[in-house]
Amino acid sequence: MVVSSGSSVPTRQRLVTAAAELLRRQGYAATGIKAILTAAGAPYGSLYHFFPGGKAELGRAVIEEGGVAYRELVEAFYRDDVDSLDATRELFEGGADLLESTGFADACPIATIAGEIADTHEAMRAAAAAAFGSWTATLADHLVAHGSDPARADATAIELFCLIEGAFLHARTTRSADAVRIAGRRAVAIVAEAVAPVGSMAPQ
Amino acid sequence: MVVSSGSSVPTRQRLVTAAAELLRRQGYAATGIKAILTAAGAPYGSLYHFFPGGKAELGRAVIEEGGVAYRELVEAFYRDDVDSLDATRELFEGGADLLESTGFADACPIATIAGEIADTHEAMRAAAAAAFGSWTATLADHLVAHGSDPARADATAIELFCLIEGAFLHARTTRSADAVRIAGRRAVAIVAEAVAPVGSMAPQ
DNA sequence: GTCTATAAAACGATAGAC
DNA sequence: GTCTATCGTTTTATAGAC
Repeated sequence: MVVSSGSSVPTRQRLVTAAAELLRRQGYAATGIKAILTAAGAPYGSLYHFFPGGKAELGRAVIEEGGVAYRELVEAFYRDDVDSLDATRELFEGGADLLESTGFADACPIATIAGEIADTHEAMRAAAAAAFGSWTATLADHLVAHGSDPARADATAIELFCLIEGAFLHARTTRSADAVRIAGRRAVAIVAEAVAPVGSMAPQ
Repeated sequence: MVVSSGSSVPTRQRLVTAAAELLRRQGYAATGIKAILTAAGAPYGSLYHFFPGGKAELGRAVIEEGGVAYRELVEAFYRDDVDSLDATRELFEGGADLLESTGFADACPIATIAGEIADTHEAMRAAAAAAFGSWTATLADHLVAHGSDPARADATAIELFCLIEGAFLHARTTRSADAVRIAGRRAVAIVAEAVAPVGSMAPQ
């Protein structure tokens, strides 16, 4: 697939966009540079002009850009004027819908890469860890602003991360979004517990 | 690393064991056949004798064997004479300990592979889906035997799957088992809710 | 900044002797 | 069932013209 070749999109951005799409589906090792260049409509030499570090540097840029995009997505769902439970419900339902509408290809932009390179590519691993941390911190900030105890907000954000990432893996593997919807219902209950006035529900 | 070369372990088994260890750490595409053969102490031709389908057939055997091993692990934790809450606590704590003691390398035996090949290798994807299904079915059976409503047991098993797989990804990426322990506490609460007598806790 | 040609190595897979 | 030599392809990366 060609990404905006011939348009006014800068070459560097076309490379990152094309790489992101291929990497999230096939993983890092299985995606060849030539496939990325073809998809981006860029010549071979341009890659090493913008990314002297080669494939690993491009992979890191993909992780960083995906990290920012998903943090902004979390911010868009958990706006200050939106109810935390509604935001949670819509986040998971949106993920389930996206999976189904893309043939179970598009889920988390960096999870597939992160799992693959966690033990072998330190720079990319660190970039993925920073991305994950920005998502959970953004969510935790929202929960605190909506009445959650800070420590509990941190744990709640981690729990929602685990639920949605685990559900994404289950859904892509089984080709069914059921797990995302089940996880979503649980996530709503967890958020309800976190933002409820202290003592209104039994602690675990 | 050489896996039992020279011992009485059959060549086919040495190939699967060596491949499993490499694949769970590096992923499918990043692991070369030569590396597997070296680790197994097996010659090049033996692979195609036992696995005429080549790398993909070996990968599928790794997924199937890992699936059986983890199902047996779930059965070992959730024995009939063990309290469901204790089993859940120990399952997650065991996972956290294993991650820390292996330098955050060993977690789920097939998650890394599954995420990588879900959209590109149908036979391996189906094998991974079957493995996941056997784990959640085993857990759900235990919960029903301990008083859970069957439909709720199915959902609870999926929720625990999502929590632990998401936590494994978070832990391997951040090099901290915190998420596994946070997910574990939540899992205990979820199981407590599932096996509690109906009406004893507020429904979500 | 763009593009091509090519290097050097690694890849999966096969053939065929033993 | 074991082992090696090798095929053909693909890989990442570089050199150098434009």
